[in-house]
Amino acid sequence: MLKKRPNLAGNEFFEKGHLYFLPHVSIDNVIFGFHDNELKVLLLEWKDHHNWCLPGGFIYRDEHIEDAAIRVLKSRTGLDNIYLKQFNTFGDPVRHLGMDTVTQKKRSQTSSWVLDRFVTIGFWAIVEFSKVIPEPDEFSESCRWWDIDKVPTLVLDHNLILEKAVQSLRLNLNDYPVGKNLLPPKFTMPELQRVYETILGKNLDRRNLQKKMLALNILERLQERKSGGAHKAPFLYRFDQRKYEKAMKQGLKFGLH
Amino acid sequence: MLKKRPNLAGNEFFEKGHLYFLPHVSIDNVIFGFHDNELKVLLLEWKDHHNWCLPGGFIYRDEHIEDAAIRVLKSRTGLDNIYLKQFNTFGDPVRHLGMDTVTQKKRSQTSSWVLDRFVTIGFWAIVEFSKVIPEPDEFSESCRWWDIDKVPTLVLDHNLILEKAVQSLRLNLNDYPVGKNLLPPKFTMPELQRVYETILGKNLDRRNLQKKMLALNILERLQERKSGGAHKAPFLYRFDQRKYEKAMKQGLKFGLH
DNA sequence: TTTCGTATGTGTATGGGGTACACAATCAAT
DNA sequence: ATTGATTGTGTACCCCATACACATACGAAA
Repeated sequence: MLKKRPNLAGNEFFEKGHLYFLPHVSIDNVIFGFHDNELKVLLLEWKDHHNWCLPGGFIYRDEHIEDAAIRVLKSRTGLDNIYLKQFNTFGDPVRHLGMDTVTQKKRSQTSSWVLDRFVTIGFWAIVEFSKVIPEPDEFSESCRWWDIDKVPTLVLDHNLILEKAVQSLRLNLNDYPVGKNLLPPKFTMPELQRVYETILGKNLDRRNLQKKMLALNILERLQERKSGGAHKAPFLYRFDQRKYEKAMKQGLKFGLH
Repeated sequence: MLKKRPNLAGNEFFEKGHLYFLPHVSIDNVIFGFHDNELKVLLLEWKDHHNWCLPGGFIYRDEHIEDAAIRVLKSRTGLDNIYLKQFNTFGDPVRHLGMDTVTQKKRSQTSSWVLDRFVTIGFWAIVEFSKVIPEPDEFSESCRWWDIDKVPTLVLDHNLILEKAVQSLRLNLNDYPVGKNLLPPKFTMPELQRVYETILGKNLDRRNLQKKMLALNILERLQERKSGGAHKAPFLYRFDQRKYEKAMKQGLKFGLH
């Protein structure tokens, strides 16, 4: 009897993968992080040192698609138990026309299952930058963060997927405290403001944002921040887990546009 | 050379369908309508006179998934050019465990591509009830509207899909004038109110809703309504196409909760 | 030590919109 | 003509979103 989830390497993957993975369906994850006052996204570099792509993967034949997305996320970042949201499925039959010439040529010469048409299910995740250990997969040269506004041209339709992920993230801003996932446990109000400003792509009023956040009653203020910045030291805050969970159950609203 | 999109009937569909359709991926449409002051959903009855399901279908190998959804919608309702929204993809590997015993038995005895695991992409549409001519497909006995709150147990995970569709519809209420698609061209304010109340599952204040709708400046009031009801005749309204398009470009907000 | 530049910490005033609410008018049925 | 149920309409209140200014703290440079 066949093993359900073997570790397939190299040619075996191309030749036998379809026996273990669902053909024609894939996962792509848009993994957001925040560092140095910039919103980042985790990208993989192909071994040709030329192409970049979103971290993605395939679905085992007995695996839930959400579990596949979690597995891909964990294998690239080391993290699980993360806020992961399915936001759109991409089904253009000519998605692969975005491929580079070499790959297209290979596609026409071979018959591996991975070169056939794929519908891909897009997920986005928001993770704490400092906890991530970027890990390339077997087919990648490297794995690293990119500033969201400096992302290069990606393979296939991955730039479109990224764009849609940002739109979806924006729509979800008001239902979910993204700062809780994107920032370290202790953070300052200016940092929290920068998170929202980057995601929304606009400037917000310091005083009003702080008023709104404190009114949610899920933050706890700590002592002063140490000598880091070159200016007045801002307070540190952290999410109060109990108040946070209580508020989430009642469905809190951030009311940011 | 193979024809790209032949009309496959009966056994041919089961035996050769995978040559023309993408295996493992399907479409399911949740089609909403409004009639007799009730929100309705269009369902299909299997030939066993026993099971009901959502109208769905498969994706041609060279077809965009959104086009497949439009095709399925048109073949069940006769309508195209309709507001259709992809809302979620369902990928539980044991989705089919919701199948009735007969089908499960058949599944284990045969090897048709349609009995393998499917990931299904869910769309919802809002259509004008009176324009729809419900049309069963080859495998169905009948096709008719059901009150949203009287829907029976459906096959597979279709009750879950329906539930998620309603949730998604609610979230989209504030970005889209659903009344425009669900109601006939001329409608009364109480009817419009009933649309929102049914979708949101709660009562709304007559005066405030009217105030909000008129403030959007996309409605035009006509003369009185004729002797239909047993009470004071309400005014008729219709959407002003020019004002409507102009407002939509600016992204109007309904602000209903 | 002093000065300067820059970012942080804080409160108020205003306006718009959401919400609650009551009474007069109309139509059909009796 | 009366009754019952539904529609048409305006006002008052309150909360929240927004705009806005000055004092304070820290590092850097003189």
